[in-house]
Amino acid sequence: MDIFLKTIGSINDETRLRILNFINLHEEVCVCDVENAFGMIQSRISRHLKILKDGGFLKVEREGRWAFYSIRSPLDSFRQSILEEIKHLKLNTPALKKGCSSVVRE
Amino acid sequence: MDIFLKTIGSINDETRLRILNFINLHEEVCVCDVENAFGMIQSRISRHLKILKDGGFLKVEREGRWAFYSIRSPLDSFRQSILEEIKHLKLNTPALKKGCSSVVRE
DNA sequence: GGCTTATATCAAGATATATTGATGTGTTTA
DNA sequence: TAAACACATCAATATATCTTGATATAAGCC
Repeated sequence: MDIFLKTIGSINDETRLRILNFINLHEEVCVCDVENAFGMIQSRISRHLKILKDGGFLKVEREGRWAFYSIRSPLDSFRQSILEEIKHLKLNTPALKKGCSSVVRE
Repeated sequence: MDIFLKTIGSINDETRLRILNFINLHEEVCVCDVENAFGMIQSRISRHLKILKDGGFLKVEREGRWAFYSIRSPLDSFRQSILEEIKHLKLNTPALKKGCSSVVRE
């Protein structure tokens, strides 16, 4: 039940919905990608990413100085249905523009 | 999006999860049924029921001095999947005991 | 080693949400 | 008509969450 509430709580915020949708559309991004795309300060983005990770939606892979966030896979059907629902919302999702020196990985 | 957040916000509370599951199991209940079953004061129950209604999970039918709450029907597939998920949580859901003078309706 | 970059976390203040007790509205019963 | 009942809403307080700016850590560059 605590896990359920943590999952629900993690998507109970407009900024996190936008970030989650952004990552869902762009496969894999580092923190500064989100920072640049959304124009929000780093601590705010970092915190939201952590909440989405703890909510079971995201995974992180560290590489050098970067932390690459992506949709956790495999994703259970409940969280998948949430992602689908979010995809259909008219969210203001910014474009990806690489501002940091990280490179798109394979 | 506001509707989505209202829906998510409505289930982002342990008390409301328990109430929602309770109503899902008992078809139709009045406010004092919930009050009696959960041992919580009336204003608290009434407020949570309103939030669940505004979240799109419940409907109300007024009859005399009672307000009968039940799962809204038909329910869209997203909210259905949420109800299913909630059903499988180990929620402490109390038994129904009629304390008020309302009668079980057909 | 010292500087820059990328990220995480903390403390403080702002904002939102939950709980309680009191009050208001409408309905039934005596 | 007055009292009791069922329910909704409000004001005050308590609690949780979000945002910001500051600081911490760790990796790469000069």
